Amino acid sequence: MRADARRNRERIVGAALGLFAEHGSGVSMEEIAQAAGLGVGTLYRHFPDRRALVEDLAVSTLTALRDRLRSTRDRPPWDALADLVGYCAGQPLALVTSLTGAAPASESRTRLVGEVDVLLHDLVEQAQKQRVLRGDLSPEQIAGLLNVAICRPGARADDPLTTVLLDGLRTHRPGA
Amino acid sequence: MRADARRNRERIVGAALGLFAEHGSGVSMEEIAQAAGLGVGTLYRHFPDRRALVEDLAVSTLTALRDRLRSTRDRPPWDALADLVGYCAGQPLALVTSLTGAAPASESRTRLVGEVDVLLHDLVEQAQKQRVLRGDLSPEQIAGLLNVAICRPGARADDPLTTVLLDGLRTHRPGA
Amino acid sequence: MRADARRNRERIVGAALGLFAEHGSGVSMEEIAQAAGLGVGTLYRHFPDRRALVEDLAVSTLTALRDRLRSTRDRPPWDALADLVGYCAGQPLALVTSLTGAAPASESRTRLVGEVDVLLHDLVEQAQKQRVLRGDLSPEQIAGLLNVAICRPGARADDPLTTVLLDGLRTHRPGA
Amino acid sequence: MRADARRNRERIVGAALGLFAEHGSGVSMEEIAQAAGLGVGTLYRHFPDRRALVEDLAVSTLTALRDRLRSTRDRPPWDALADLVGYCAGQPLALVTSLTGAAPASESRTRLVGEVDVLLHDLVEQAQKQRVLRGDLSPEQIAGLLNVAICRPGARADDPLTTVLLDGLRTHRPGA
DNA sequence: AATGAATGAGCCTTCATTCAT
DNA sequence: AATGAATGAAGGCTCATTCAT
Repeated sequence: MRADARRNRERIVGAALGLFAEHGSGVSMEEIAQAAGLGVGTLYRHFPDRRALVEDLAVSTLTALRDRLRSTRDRPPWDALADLVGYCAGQPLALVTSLTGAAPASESRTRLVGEVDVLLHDLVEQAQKQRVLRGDLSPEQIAGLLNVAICRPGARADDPLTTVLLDGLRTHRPGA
Repeated sequence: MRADARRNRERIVGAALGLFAEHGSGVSMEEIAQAAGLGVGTLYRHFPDRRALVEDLAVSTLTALRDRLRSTRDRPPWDALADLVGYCAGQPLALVTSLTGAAPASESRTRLVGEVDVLLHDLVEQAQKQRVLRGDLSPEQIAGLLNVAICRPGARADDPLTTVLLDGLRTHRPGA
Repeated sequence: MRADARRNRERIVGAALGLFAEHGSGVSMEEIAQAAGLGVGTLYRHFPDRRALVEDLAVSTLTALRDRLRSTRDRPPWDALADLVGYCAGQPLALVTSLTGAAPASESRTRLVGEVDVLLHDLVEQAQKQRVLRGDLSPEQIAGLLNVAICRPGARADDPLTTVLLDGLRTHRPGA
Repeated sequence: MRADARRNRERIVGAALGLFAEHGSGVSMEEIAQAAGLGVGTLYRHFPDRRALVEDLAVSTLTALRDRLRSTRDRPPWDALADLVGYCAGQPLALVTSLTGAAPASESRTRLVGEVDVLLHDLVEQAQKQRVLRGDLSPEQIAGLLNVAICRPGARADDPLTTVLLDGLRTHRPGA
């Protein structure tokens, strides 16, 4: 039954992602369980409380983001940046931040946020050194800006914001 | 007594704006009333229910936005666009959209949204005709994009997103 | 409406006392509210949560007990002791201790318990000095014993335990 | 396998006794199973539901009490009474009564209660005939009183209540 | 008209019990 | 036969809304 349990856990996560993305953070535990085809009790067996579920979604999302950042570390910085922006826009769980709100982060989440910060910071620094990323914004500002893009609910990969953001971030030669 | 009533109504709206901006959409009616220095009963005398209050905030915000758009109709399109982006980023109530969510809009709101759409559409068309706004995006895409920027909670006028968005929207000459 | 609110509060306390005494500590908030002829919301307006209600019952009971002890301070110690035992057996709320269980006590409750302890201690000491109370038990033991009698649910003033307890506590002359 | 089953059953009963004594009647079936080193399923194989488990504890306790009473039937009544009081105070499961509450008793329990009642009644009658037990209380009152002492949770053999009760029950010669 | 107490539907969570493995 | 995952009824609590004063 280990296999069943794992499938159920995944169904719950999937249902939660979908419902949160579609209807916002107000979705009830009952609705999530129902969407996963399970009873509430099962949901609570997998996640001790609502916060634990949200934390789990946040941690999964941040882990995937960190891994994506790591996987492009050796590519030209602009390519890595473009990949990142596209990747984020494609995430249905851009809303993680909006879900967790001001709640205290778990240790895992805190660590992941730190790792992502470092990776982003390095990426930005390299891109600016190579003059492909505009230099009048601090790494922190750009990171925050990317974060905004990441957290925007309903973002899609083919979103015009992707293009506009990238064009806005790219170094503008004099006269352009 | 009319004056008193008006003052109370304004206090409520102000309190609601402030609390929603600071603590998100989860603020309770009781909290809003208290922040306005009134009892809940008085709040309900002015707004039949929560949706009515939120609608009112939305309508006020949209009205101000429409008026801003109207007021820059005769200026060069790029200036008008820059003004618009800056204005929206400066609005503490960018969150109106997040408050109303998927709820059906009132007649007033529907009308206002339509008016804003037309004004935006015209502005975009003019800017593209003058080649100051990139032309590979449809007016609708740009409107949506602006809407995203408009609705982002916590936006401020000095936000780097403002600059980046504007640079991203501006026409890019060949070689830039 | 202050008067109504007070009456309601009293109704709640009365209903809670009755139900706890009759059906034990498992009674639900809904049942208490219903027995008081009120909705749950009203119960929660008066007591922020279950623990607060139980604490209130405990504090009332302890206050009454302390006042009773104070009121007999100037009477002969054996009379005071007999009054105390009879009083406790007559209390429907002997169950306070069983309700509060191991939960952390409020400041008021802690203070009251301390006051009652001191009063009991003095009473016992005087009674032993006058040789009307058996001396082979420490004041603490006797206090604990009285506490047991106090906390026994369902005790009544005409309970045989009252007589037996008093006779057991009284000094036994040699040969008796 | 019969041996295994018996051991498991005993483990469950032991765990339940310990947990109920230590943490009160609120202990969950899961906790009991875990303390017994078993899964809930196994617990439910031995006891169809919670009430059955509690009933079993009650029946065991009452059986032991009845056997104790039987075993002292031929000793002097006061000795038998003293033994009884001491025995009850030493029982960690004095709480059986608090566990069963007002729930309807099983046939076994009803029968046992009857047997204990008869034994107690006889004992009291003999002791009163011999003038070692105060005669101003009916057998029923004394039985009830003992029951109170029996059912008090947390009682210990060296409890001062034991001494006081016994002294209170003993016949008081004139002048004592 | 203003107030805030009362109401109750609905959410989160627990736990006795059932059932698939 | 043992296990522990799944279930769902029930309890504590919140908050939008109504209503008596």
